[in-house]
Amino acid sequence: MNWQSGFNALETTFAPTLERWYEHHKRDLPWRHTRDPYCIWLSEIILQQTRVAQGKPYYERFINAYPTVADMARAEERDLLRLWQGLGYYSRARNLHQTARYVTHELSGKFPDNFRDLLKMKGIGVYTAAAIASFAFGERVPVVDGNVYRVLARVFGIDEDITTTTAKKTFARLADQLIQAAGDPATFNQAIMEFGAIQCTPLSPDCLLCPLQQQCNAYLTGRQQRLPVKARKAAVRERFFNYLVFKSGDKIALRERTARDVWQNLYDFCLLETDEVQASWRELTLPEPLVALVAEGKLVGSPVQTVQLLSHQRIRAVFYTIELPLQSIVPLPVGLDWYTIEEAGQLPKPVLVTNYLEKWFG
DNA sequence: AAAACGGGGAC
DNA sequence: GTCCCAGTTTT
Repeated sequence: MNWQSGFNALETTFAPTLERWYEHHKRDLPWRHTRDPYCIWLSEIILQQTRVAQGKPYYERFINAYPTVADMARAEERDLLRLWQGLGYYSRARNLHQTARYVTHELSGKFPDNFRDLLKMKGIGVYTAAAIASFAFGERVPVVDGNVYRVLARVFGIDEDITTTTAKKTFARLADQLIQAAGDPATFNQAIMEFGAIQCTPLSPDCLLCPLQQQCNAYLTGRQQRLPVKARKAAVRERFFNYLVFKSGDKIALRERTARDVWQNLYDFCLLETDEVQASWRELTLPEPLVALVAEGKLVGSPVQTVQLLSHQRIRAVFYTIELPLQSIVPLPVGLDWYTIEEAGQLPKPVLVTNYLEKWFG
């Protein structure tokens, strides 16, 4: 099928067909009741690489805490991270905060109203700029997200590897061509994504009830499972985290993660990372600042082991709880500070740490 | 161009 | 286990 050469019937019927499908199948979602760019922006950042079902409660939470961009600009980054806790990709929350302050203080509280200027904001890439530009301002610019890749690859039978730059250009060009035949660009963009999420799903698309069945290249050639083509990801990195959980009275020692690493600006315990699993805490080689501290404490209970799987690394963590005398004369090493359990609850933490605290200190 | 960046849900 | 989710930034 040569979809690249000029206009054909499918290219003109595609958008209207999806828009019609959308009117009957669209879900009732909170961010679909507004054209306020702040609400649209917030919803789009939350939904990056995140399922609607997972993101929706976070959207409600954020809108409730920060009804306007000025409210968000007034908040501390730490509080945004705390609200974001559990959603992952925490740079989204940090960029959210940065952009809220920029819009409030440099742009008089008004979001950029077009694709090109939206693209300049931190955390807003090509997809999100197109989403906000079309949903909030009606600009005729196509969104190309995971749903769109899947729908277009199948309907138009495109077998390019969607992780490559050339393929991204191919899909963007096609989407741009298709949105020209749409009635309302915002509705078309919503429709194609909703269609991908509900009808043209990754594993078992509902081809029997599909309005594009007889036009769909993948259906007609039996390639629904083969499209889109996507290169396999590299194997995940194995990491071994040995956490020393210092405890004294009703306080525990935490530190903020500041390195260019996973969970930046979140809080965890004193961490000794090793390049293989350690049989016991005796095998850990303690850095100088910790020697005296550990010598003064005693290990309580048995080590707690857990595994946290991220998209790009598998973290095997062991927690050693070390009880220190109430009036320890040895100061905590730089970075570590004492927090009550209540204070710790208010700090943003990786799920790994939150789970541990809930189970053993909750 | 490739890697880094979370966590959860569906199969 | 595998795949993928309304992607962006850094290397």
